[in-house]
Formats: sequence, C-alpha cells, structure tokens
Amino acid sequence: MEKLSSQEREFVKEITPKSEDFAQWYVDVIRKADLIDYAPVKGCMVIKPYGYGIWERIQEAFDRRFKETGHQNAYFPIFIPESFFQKEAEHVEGFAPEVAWVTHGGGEELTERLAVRPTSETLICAMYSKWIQSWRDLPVLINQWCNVVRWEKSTRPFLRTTEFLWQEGHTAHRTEEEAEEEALRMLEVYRERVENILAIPVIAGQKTEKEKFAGALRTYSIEALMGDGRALQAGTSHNLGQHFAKVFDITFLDQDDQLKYVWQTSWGVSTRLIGALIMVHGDDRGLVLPPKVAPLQVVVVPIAPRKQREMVLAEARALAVGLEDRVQIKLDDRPEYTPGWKFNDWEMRGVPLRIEIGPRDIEKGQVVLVRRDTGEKTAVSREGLETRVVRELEDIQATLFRRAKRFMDENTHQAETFAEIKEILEERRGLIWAGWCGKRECEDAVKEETGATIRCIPFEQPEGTMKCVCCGKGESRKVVFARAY
RNA sequence: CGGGGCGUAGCGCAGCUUGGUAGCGCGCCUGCCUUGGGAGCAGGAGGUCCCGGGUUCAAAUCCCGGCGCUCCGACCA
Repeated sequence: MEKLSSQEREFVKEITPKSEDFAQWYVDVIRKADLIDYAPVKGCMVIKPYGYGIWERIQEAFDRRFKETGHQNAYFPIFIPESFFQKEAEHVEGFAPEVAWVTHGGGEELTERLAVRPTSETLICAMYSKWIQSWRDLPVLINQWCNVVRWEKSTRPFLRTTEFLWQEGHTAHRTEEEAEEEALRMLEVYRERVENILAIPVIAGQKTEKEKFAGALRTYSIEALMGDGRALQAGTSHNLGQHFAKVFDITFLDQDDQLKYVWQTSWGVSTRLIGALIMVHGDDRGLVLPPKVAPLQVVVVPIAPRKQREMVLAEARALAVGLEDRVQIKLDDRPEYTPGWKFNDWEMRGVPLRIEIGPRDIEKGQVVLVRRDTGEKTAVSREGLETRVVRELEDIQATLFRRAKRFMDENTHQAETFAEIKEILEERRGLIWAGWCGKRECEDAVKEETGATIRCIPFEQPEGTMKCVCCGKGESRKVVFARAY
C-alpha cells in the first residue's frame, strides 16, 4: 500500500498540480496527453494524431449542424491580394498588425503582396460580388474549414497560435432581419454544440463596440469559464451589416426592381475549443474528455499473467469486438507495458472509460469499469455490458457538464464597485455581473483599474436593475466582466 | 512589444558561481524474467551542451548578438 502511494506521487510529479501553477499544468497536460508538438516556426504547433482526433470529432459535430441549418462547405484560397484586403477600413485597421505577407513567389518579387488569410471576409466578399445578381441568388450560405494565420505577439498551444484551424461561415442575405436571424441562429448552434458535445457551459450575449469584430455591425459570442477563473471566448458570430457589401459592391436586384446591397454574417469556432476542453475538464491526472469528443471512448486493458495470457487476450479481444459497433474502443494489448502503466497513460490522455479484464473477472463472468471523471471502479457483469457501457458514457458526458456548470455558478459573482471587482479578481476570479451604462469611457476605466473586460452583454438579463459600476448611472445593462484569455 | 525564468541524450534535469575527459533519472535497444495502479536483473546504444560571433593555450561554463519555449503585462479566435 505504501509502495503504491509513493508510486502515485512519482507519477503525479510529471503533471504540475492545477492549483500550484495553472499555466504550467496546462502545458504539462498537453504534453502528457500527446496532443501537440512544437514546430520550428515560432508560435506554430503540430497537432498530433490524438489531438487532431479531438478536432475531427468537433468538426463532425459542428459540420452536421451547419448542414442541417442549410449551409454548404466550400474552399477559398489562402492568399488574398493586398488591394482586396485594404478595402474595408475598419477591418484592415483591426487585422493589419497581425497579417503575414507573401512578397516573393517562384524566386521573383510579386507585383502585389499577398496576405496569408487572417480571416476570409475580403476574399469571399469579392467572390460573392460576382456570384450574386438577383434576390433569387439569396441567401448564400457557405462555410469553409481551413487554416488561418495571425502573427500574434505571444502564443500558447491551442489558445493562441500563429496558425490555427477553424471554420468560418459566410452568408449573404436579402434583408437586415434575415442576416440578424442568421447571426443569432449560428450563435445558438455554437451554444448548443459547445454545451452538449464539449460539455462546456457558456454565456451567450453581445459584444460591446470595443470588443466587436473589426468591420462588423454587431458581434455575438459565447463565453466560457476556465478552471483558473479566466473567461474564454469559445465562438463568435457577426452581423456584418452592409459594410463589406458596400465596399465590395455586392448588390442584387430585388423583387421591387431596386438594386440593393446584401446583408452579411460571418461566424467561427477554432481549435481554441480544444484549449477550452483541457482547461474546463482536465484534472491533476491529466486530460478528461467528454465522450462525445473523445477520439477513443473506451480502452480495454487486459490483465494477463503469462500462463493465462492467450486466454485473457482472447476474452479481451472478443469484448472489444462486441462493443466496436457502439463505441470508439481500443484494446491495449501491448505486452511491454504493465497494466498499471497503461492505466496512468490512458488517464493522462483523458479516455472516458476503461475496462479492465483479468483472470479473476473472467472466472466471475465480469469486467471492471473505471470512469475517468470520478475514478469510480465497478465490477459489472459481462451480461448486458454493451448497454451498460453506453449508459456509462452518457452519464460521464452529463456529469462533466453538470460539474462544469456548478463550477461556473460557484465562480459567478456580482459587483457594484471597482473595489468589489478588484477584490473578486484577486481572491476568487471568475465571472462578474455588474451594471454598465454603455459608455466606452466606463468600459475602459474598469479595464484600466481592474484588468477585467466586458466579455459580453448576456441575452439573458437577470431580474432587477443595477447601477453602472463605473459612473453610477442607474438603469444600466447587466454585463459580465472577467479577465479573459 | 516591454519585464522575468528557461534552453545540456527522446523526456525531466545536474554541471556553469571559481573555464580543463559531458553526467544523472526516466525512456530506448538486446536477453532473462514479469503483468489487478508507471515491475526486476544484466548488458548496450544514444550529445552541433539552442544558433552565431568574441575572450582564452583551452568555453556547456566568461562576454556580445540572435532564435525558441514559458510566465506576467499591452494587442487578438
């Protein structure tokens, strides 16, 4: 027993405890779960197969909903001519500092520099201008999955990398109402997927002028709370209004014989969601993956003493085969590792459910189930195992969401003064509800004084009124402040 | 982009103060042995000491410059 506990300590040493140093814990988990490797170019990472597997699960889940809401996938080029990029003033100003430029091609200097897309609005708008003539061409509902590049000053795996993977939806509509509906519809898709698939509770709302997307009329977002009490924007949706349509001349002849500009939206989620998964669900033993995004949902670890090795492996194999139609399952039959080593390895990687099977279990016609979320071990009968496993996975998914929701609730506070905001941020962090009159000066002042920014103006406003936390003006909107990633 | 920490074998680190044969743990390879929470023994392989200059008879070590990772701030999915 004593030996066991010392081994456990030894093991845990490889991952810095979350409470000791959250940032270090985060990179330790990423390393031990084998999600990425650092690439030779600053701020770039290789997403390794296991990490990419998570992204694939996220893609599947989101893509399905995009299709269900009438969108089609397409692909636009990575290079954008400088002249296109320059057209929308606010947009350029917002993105210019972080654009990577291609100046040479085939050994010769280009006559016009090419931007490596930081986002594709400008190029896609240029194309829409050609494609859209009539009200009958609308709406255009296109999404693309791609990489984008933003030359960031400081980078962190998944949270902010020079190149990242995402999807960007770009739609064009006949009316302002339609565009607004679309922007909100897609934000709701994000909310639903992030909560139900990633098991991360979020707050949906509108961004302030200060925080909105460069060139948008209005920006909406879903905001999540990380384990260290900082907020993370998990997805955004923009009503672009007619800014881009006017600049790129995207017009259509309406039914009333009038030439009009389209109304547009764009919306995106990125590999940053993987960072959110890690920071919301992970624990001191490593990654914890909700079953619906886990590349591997169940791992079977055979306990195979030499003399019974073949017998146990055969049973384990049969077990895995019996489940493979229902769940993503893998049999870990590597002979060079001990069961204990495998337990730790798969736990670090966040596999939701482990099945242990050894001679003693076989004798009793049972297996041992071990949940990653609770660590709970249960001996269950092989009879009806399939149903049990599926049910267990569903319960893990639900438990993770419930746990994250409770954490968010417990770390959501109210403040009426700067001092209160400061105190909360210093002692507990988390999300802070406060009143805001709507003035930029007040928003800036809070940031200046406390470091907290307005994450969003939530759609769901609590009862009652609050005074502006800065200027004291009554009848203010209730907004959520936090320190953000 | 400012401030701090770090860069030595695949990973984690010691050595650097006070210059003089490059080390430890884990991992890896071979064999034996073993499997219910990171087993054991024996043998073995593996190094541009981040890069470039400089000082010196001699640099992982001292000096200058760069790059990268990381944390904290300013800017962003």
